[in-house]
Amino acid sequence: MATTAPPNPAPAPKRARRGSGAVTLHDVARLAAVAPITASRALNTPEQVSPEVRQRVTEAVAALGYVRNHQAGALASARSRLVAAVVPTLSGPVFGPMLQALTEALAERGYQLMLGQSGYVDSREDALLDAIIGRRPDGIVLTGVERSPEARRLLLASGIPVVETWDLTPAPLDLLVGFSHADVGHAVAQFLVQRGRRQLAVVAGDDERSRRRERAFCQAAAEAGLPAVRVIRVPAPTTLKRGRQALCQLCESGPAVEAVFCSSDLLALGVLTEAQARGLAVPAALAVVGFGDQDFAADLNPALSSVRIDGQAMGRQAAQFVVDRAEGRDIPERVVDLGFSLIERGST
Amino acid sequence: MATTAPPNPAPAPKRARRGSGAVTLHDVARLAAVAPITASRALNTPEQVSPEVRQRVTEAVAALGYVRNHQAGALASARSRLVAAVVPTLSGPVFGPMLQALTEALAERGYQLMLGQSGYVDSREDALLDAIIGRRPDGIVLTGVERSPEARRLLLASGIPVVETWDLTPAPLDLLVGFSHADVGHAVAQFLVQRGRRQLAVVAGDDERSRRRERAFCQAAAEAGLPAVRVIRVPAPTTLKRGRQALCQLCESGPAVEAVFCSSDLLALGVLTEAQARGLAVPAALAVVGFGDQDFAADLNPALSSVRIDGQAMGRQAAQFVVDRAEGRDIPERVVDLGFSLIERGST
DNA sequence: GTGAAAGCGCTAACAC
DNA sequence: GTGTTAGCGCTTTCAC
Repeated sequence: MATTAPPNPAPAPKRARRGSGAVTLHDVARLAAVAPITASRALNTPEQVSPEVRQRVTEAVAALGYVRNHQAGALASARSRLVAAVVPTLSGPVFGPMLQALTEALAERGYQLMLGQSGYVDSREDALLDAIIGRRPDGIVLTGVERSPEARRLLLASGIPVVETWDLTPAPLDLLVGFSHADVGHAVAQFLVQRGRRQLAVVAGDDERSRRRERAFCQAAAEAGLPAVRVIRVPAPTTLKRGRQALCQLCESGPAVEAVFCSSDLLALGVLTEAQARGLAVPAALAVVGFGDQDFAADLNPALSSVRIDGQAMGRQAAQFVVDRAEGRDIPERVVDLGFSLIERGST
Repeated sequence: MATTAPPNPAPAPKRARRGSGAVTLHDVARLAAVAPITASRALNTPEQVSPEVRQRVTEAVAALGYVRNHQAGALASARSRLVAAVVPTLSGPVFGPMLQALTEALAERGYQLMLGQSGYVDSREDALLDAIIGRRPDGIVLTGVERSPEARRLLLASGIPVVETWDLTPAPLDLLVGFSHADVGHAVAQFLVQRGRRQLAVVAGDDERSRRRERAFCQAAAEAGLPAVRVIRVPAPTTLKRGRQALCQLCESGPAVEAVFCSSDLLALGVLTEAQARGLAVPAALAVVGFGDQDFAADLNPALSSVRIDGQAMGRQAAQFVVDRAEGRDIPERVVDLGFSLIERGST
């Protein structure tokens, strides 16, 4: 067979092959002796395929060690089964529970999370959104409701379902799950007033949502006829140290402060720590309320009163929204107010 | 020209179109009056294209509001610019700083993070890995070095660069950045011995890495001729409450404990809190050492001694590894030991 | 520096 | 239930 040049050589490929050399669905189909599309159906919609074929395909997959290529599937079907989430930051405890629940709820339904961090700067969010939309996720989960005009334009033009979280607004981009920060501020102020505290203070992060809680808190205090609330703004991230420093500042000026509302439990722990270091009795002389109800709040000594936000429920609801949209289900209620609860403990 | 039926009508499409209707690179190319491949080059490798063409393409992109489709690009080029990371859990403070730095370092280089949570169960990791590999990321960042045989097989067969983190091993799958948990346990024990403590205890999470620190700690204590270390294992996640409970248990049995090494700062804060509640003087009667050096450790009262791990450096190094591999650069050192530092503060 | 052709690996649409 | 065909939107290869 090697004496002369073969008369009909296999036509030489005109160009080099490109493939990664990996096992493809075509290989599986060939081994199972079916058409590629049938192999595809056997994997994606097994009920559309006869049991024998299903079996043969399953065996071929195992024999070849085939792992599906979702990228190719996504391109062909225009469904990536990827969902993007954007949070300000991952260091810090705030968004962990939401992301955890979101990731899990998505994974259960066959979706994967893509994560981005916007920092607390608009321009970063815009660039990130561009990178994200370029990947054609089936949904985008965003933190907060404040967007640059450019971001709104990009999101709307993309046609991708968007879920805003951690806040409420009368004009959501699309879907929304959150709670009212103004109501939180109001509720905490009223609570402290009812407990007879008059010299109130706020230690707040400098992000928009903290400021909304702070403003509502001050307003409610004013409506109750209290002296002006003293406000200390601390830069992100809010830490124990900033809490200690804030209480120092409060102690050095004006009449003795009787209650502090902190925009995170870590800040509150700082206030508690500094109070202890100064021999200031909590709650007798000073009441402290945190925000977030981190798992450590309940077991501090004294236990910390805090505003509980159900981050996990927020994550699950966001996942539900996105998946419902991606799978074409009707969504009657596009806004979910998760509310909050003020948990009273030893620190008040 | 419009008097009769055109002799050569555009051939009617034989089937319905599928496209999403979105603007594609072809549209951009047409508007810029160049071939699609030229438009592609103008966006990806602008230096390969004349300034005029670059300009026309840029204008066309802006005019049409074009957003590139990375999925299609990934399929054609076999480079997704997606990197997967798998952590046990997102709730809890441990992996935040690493993920934050990883995400940022990747974003700077044009890569996007895909996130998965394995829980602390092997089978979940296997399923997750399958979902991840199906998305063809350019790299996979994993937590720890213990994998099921199935996971190893999948990863190796995929040919995707893998970075293991948060640990060391003589037999990494591929790339590795971490530190020695045994060395940590050893160092903390020695430190306490030198401070004259003899009745030692460990409060450890029940994950593999905590147990390795614990074992080395016990061994070092034994070598120093100390009485047996009392060990309390707590289930994940490690919380303040578990720390309080652990100290209660320790106080109820045996001789008075003189030093506790906790496998997280939150556990240590629990021990500190319970000690305070019981009137146990820290550090006079009881020394406490944490792990992780969360940002609150330094500002507690007393300040908490802890083992500092540079999670951000770990994230940056992992990003560097993955990107170097994805871009075909040579990697001379495939293992990076980041070490740790034992930070002495008021609690010891 | 620019372009034509040929896929990447998969699935929607339409037949049978 | 199964197969044929024709792409999804991009980039590789090769040619000028």
